[in-house]
Amino acid sequence: MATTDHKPRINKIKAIKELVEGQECASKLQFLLHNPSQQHASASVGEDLVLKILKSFSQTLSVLSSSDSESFMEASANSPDDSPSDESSESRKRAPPKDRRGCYKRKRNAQTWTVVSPTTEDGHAWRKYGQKAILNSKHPRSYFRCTRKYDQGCGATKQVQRKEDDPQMYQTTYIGVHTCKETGKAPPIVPDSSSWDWEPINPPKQQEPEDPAVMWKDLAMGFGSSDAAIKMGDIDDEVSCKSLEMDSMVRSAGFYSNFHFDESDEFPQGL
DNA sequence: AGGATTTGACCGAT
DNA sequence: ATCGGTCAAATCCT
Repeated sequence: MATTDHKPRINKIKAIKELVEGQECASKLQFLLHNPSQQHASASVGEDLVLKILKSFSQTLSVLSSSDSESFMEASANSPDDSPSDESSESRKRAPPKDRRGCYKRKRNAQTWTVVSPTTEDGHAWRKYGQKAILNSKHPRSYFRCTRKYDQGCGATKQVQRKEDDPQMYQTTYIGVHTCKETGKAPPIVPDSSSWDWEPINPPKQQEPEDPAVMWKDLAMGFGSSDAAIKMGDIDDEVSCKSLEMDSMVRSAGFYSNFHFDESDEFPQGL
């Protein structure tokens, strides 16, 4: 279980690399937006940049949290997989319950971080597996897992809920890191420019999205600005994270993030 | 037909 | 007992 000493350093380098890439993409995007004449010709380029930026966030978070996530990955790798008593149901009523005691575990110590954004899109492929009404919340919470959970044992999940005070915004809590590889099938769910939309889980049909250019610009500026802020801790307890509180917000057109990690991993202070 | 979503039940934590 | 997270059958969608 002991992790090597140099691993945090390697992760730090990787994280910085990811952030630099994201920053470069943001700069390109900004340039694109400052040159409207090129903008129409390169709409897909802009989308691509946005995707890259989002992925940069995701990858960075994965890298930063990977060094103390082995146990989590192991836990998620051996899925419950109860033996399927495959009987075609004879009625619409729920079949007699199987004994599901101990059939799943909660990821109490998984890394979590929260992102608030007008879109739930993040470049990963997710599969919805549940929705719950939450006490004192007007909006239900939706539960997603990585589509490669069984494919590659990826244990990443996320929870999406509309913001109470701003229903246009979605608060997405990511739990666990992606251990899957994105290569090959099931590409990210970002559509081409003709069908780009910023819509949520249950999108109202044909709602006109905001001008993507404005949002890209905001995103680019938010990413590029040095006061981008990340807050880390653990969602499960009130233990404030000892490692780091980069308590600035990526605040641009409502984009901001609130990242939660637990204190078990050393976080580079110099980022 | 096969994959994705919906939704009520089950289960662990508090 | 209650709440929130997950499971899995039923249903929907492509």
